[in-house]
Amino acid sequence: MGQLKIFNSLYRTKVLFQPIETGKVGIYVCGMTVYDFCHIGHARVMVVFDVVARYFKYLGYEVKYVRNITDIDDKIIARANEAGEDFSVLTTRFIKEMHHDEADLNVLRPDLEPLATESIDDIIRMINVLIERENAYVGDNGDVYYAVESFEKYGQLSGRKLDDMNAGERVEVDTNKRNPFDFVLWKPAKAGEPSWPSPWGEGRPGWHIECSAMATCCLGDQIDIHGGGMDLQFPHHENEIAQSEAATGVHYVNTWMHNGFVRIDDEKMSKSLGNFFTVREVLKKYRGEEIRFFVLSSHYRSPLNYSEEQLNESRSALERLYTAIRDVEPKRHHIKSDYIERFEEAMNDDFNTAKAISVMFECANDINKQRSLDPEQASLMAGDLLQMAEPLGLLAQDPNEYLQSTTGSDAAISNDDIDSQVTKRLQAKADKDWALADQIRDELKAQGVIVEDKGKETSWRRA
RNA sequence: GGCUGAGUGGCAGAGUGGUUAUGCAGCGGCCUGCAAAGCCGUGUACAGCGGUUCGAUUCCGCUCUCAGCCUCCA
Repeated sequence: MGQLKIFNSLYRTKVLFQPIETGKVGIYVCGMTVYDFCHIGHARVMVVFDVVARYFKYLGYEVKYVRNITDIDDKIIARANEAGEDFSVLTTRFIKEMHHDEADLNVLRPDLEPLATESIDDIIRMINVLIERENAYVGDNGDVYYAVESFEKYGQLSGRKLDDMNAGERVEVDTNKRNPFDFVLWKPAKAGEPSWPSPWGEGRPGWHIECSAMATCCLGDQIDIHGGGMDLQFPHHENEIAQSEAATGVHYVNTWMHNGFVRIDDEKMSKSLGNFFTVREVLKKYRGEEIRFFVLSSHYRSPLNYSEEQLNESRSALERLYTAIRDVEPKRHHIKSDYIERFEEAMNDDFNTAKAISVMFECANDINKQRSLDPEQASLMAGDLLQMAEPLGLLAQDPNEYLQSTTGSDAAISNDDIDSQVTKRLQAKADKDWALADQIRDELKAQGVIVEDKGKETSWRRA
C-alpha cells in the first residue's frame, strides 16, 4: 500500500497520515445548520468527506465518521418565528431534506450525526471546566465568553495574530467582552426563545462550543481528522482548538482538512450573498451522480466554479464511463493492476480525485479497445474500473439503468413510449424505410433520447 | 491594513526541472443504410519581467490580475 498524505491546514503542507490508533481513523466534519435546503456548497462538503471516509475504508481502515448537525442557533430561531412553528419542527424537517439530498448524491450516512440540542450536558460540562480554568468568564450582560488571550496559541490554525486583526472594522465591538475576539460560549435566552437550564441561567450554547463538545464526546480528546469548509477555518475551528485544548490539555486535532468553495461567476456561493443553487433545484435538470462527478472533477481544495456547462461536461464524462462498462461482465483481478496502482497513487496524494478520475478514463479507453479483441481482458479491466469508482461513490448503478434514467426530476418521455417508438423504428428499418426510421430517431432526439443501432438490435439512452 | 491561496491549450482541469495528463468541444479518417457509440490521427498551453540552471510552465524574486478569511456562512 502506498502512503497516504493529507494537506494539513495547520501546517499548510502535505503530511503523511499517521492514525492515533493503528488501523483506525476518527473523522469529525462540521455539518449543516438546518434551517434551509442544502445548496451546492453543502453538497461539496458532503461529497468530499464522503470520499475521504470511503477511501479510508478502501484502504482497510476501521472508520468512525462523525458529522454534526447544528439544530439551534439565531437563524434557526428567526426562521421558526417567521414560519410560526416550533424550532424543532423546522429542524426536523430540514434534517429529513438533507438526508434526502445526500441519498441522491450517493453520500453514505456518517456513523454518527450528533445534534447540538442533544449535547447540552456535554457543552455545559465543558464550559464549566473553561470557567474553572479561567479561560472563560461571565460578562456583565450574562453571556459567557471565552477569553482568547488566555490561550497562548490562539491564531495558530488561521495563521493570524490577535494584534493583526482588524477588530471592529466591519462589526461593532461588543463592550461586554474583554477582548473583541472573545466569543460566546453560552447565551441567556430572551423571552420566548428556546432554552436549556444551566449554571448561568436559562439559555443556549454558542456556536463553536457545540463542535468541541460533540467531537470530544464522540471521538475522544484527540482526534485524527477534522474537516469542513474553508470558511470555518476562522473563527470556528480556531475557536474549537482554543476551547478543546484549554479544557482537555490535549492536542485536539492531528489533521485539519478544509475544502474550497463553490463559486458562481468567480464569486463565492453563499447564503449571505444569496447566489446559491440548492441541490434540489439542480436535481431537476441533472442526475445526482452528475453533480457528484462535477464535485470530484477538481481537487477538493481548489475553487469549484458552478455552471451548467460544467454539469453538461460531467454528464458527457459519465456517459463515457458507463458506456464503457455497458455489456461487459466485470471481473475482479487477483493482482493489483497498473490502473489501480496509479489510482491509489493519485488518491494517496491528498485525495487527488481529478487525477484518479483520469486513470479511470484511460481504463475505459482500454476497455473499449479490448471489448471485441479480448473479452476476458476487457472484463478484468471493467473490474478495475469499478474498483476505482467505488471509493469515489461513482458508477454504482447498473450501466443501462443509469443511461436510461431520466436526467433530472423534471417531466420526461416515459420508457414505455420510447420503447414503442423504437419498435416502430425497427419495423421501418426492416422495411428499409430510412426516411421514417430517421424521422423517429430525430423525434426521440428532440426529447433527449439517443437511439443507437447495433446490428439488428437497437438500444437507447437519455442524454 | 493583516493573513491565505490561485493564474495552464477553445472550455474544464491534473501535473512535471528535459518525455502524451484526462474530459468536453473542433478537425480528418475508420465503422454505419445514415447516425449514435466506439476506435485511430490531430493542438507552437503553461499571466508578465528578471534570476538560478546545460535546460523552467515546473525553483527563487519582483510586478500585474483574481479569489478567500479577518462578521454569520460548507
